[in-house]
Amino acid sequence: MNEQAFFESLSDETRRRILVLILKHEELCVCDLFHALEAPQPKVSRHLAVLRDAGVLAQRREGTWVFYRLDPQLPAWAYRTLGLMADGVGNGVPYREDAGRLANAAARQVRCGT
Amino acid sequence: MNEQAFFESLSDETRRRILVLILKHEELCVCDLFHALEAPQPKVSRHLAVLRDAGVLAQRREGTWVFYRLDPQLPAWAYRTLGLMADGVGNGVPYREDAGRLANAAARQVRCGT
DNA sequence: GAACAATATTCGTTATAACGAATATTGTCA
DNA sequence: TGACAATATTCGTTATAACGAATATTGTTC
Repeated sequence: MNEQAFFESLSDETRRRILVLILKHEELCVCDLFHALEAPQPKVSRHLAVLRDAGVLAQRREGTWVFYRLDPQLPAWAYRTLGLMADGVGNGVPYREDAGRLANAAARQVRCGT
Repeated sequence: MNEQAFFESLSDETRRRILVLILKHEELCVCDLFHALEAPQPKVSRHLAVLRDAGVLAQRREGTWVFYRLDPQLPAWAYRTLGLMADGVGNGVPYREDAGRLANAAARQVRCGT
């Protein structure tokens, strides 16, 4: 993880929204994320690539699904920074709504194309 | 302080260098900073303006000098984020050198145009 | 008010980053 | 292999942000 790329990662709201959700849920697939954010899939995919290239997220394939989680090699100070960020912004707009939509989809056992 | 502006503040290395120095020294004037960073004065001044407009720094005039410090209204989570950032990056390049030049100038009781 | 010191701003340019739209890739299963 | 689902990438465009160079502003002192 490179310092510059790490802070650039945090400078975009879409990426912060993704990170807040992943911090709460350990691991999420692309479709979880773009439904929760109500954002176009390519947009989310591009931002996930930025986070991956920055060394913030790691990915894991499972069939056609790709799951993203925090990169386990993330330095402790960076990990704690993400936690503070999530605490600081997570109760505001649009983070709360994102969490709500994600929980809602999970409760309805809905995945991806539904 | 606005969330978006806060994270944008951290996405530029020059601004992180400024913040790391101010976190250690409470309050510094523009000339302390641009000498420590070995950067052009207008460049530092512009970045200070960004940090001020973001609500991260506050300024205080004293004659022709302007001192910058952390904005006392900074939320606790943002303040702690700055601390983590400083801990995380402060021992690397070029932050260490900045601190050295600043300490050196202080030891020689040098101010501004010297 | 003139000269000077410290800081701030403007201007023109250049680099980067985000976007929507379209398309490509990868994997599964019949 | 063909159809389909999930994800990724490319392309062209637009907006923003950083820069150096030059200049303006503000405050002090004589």
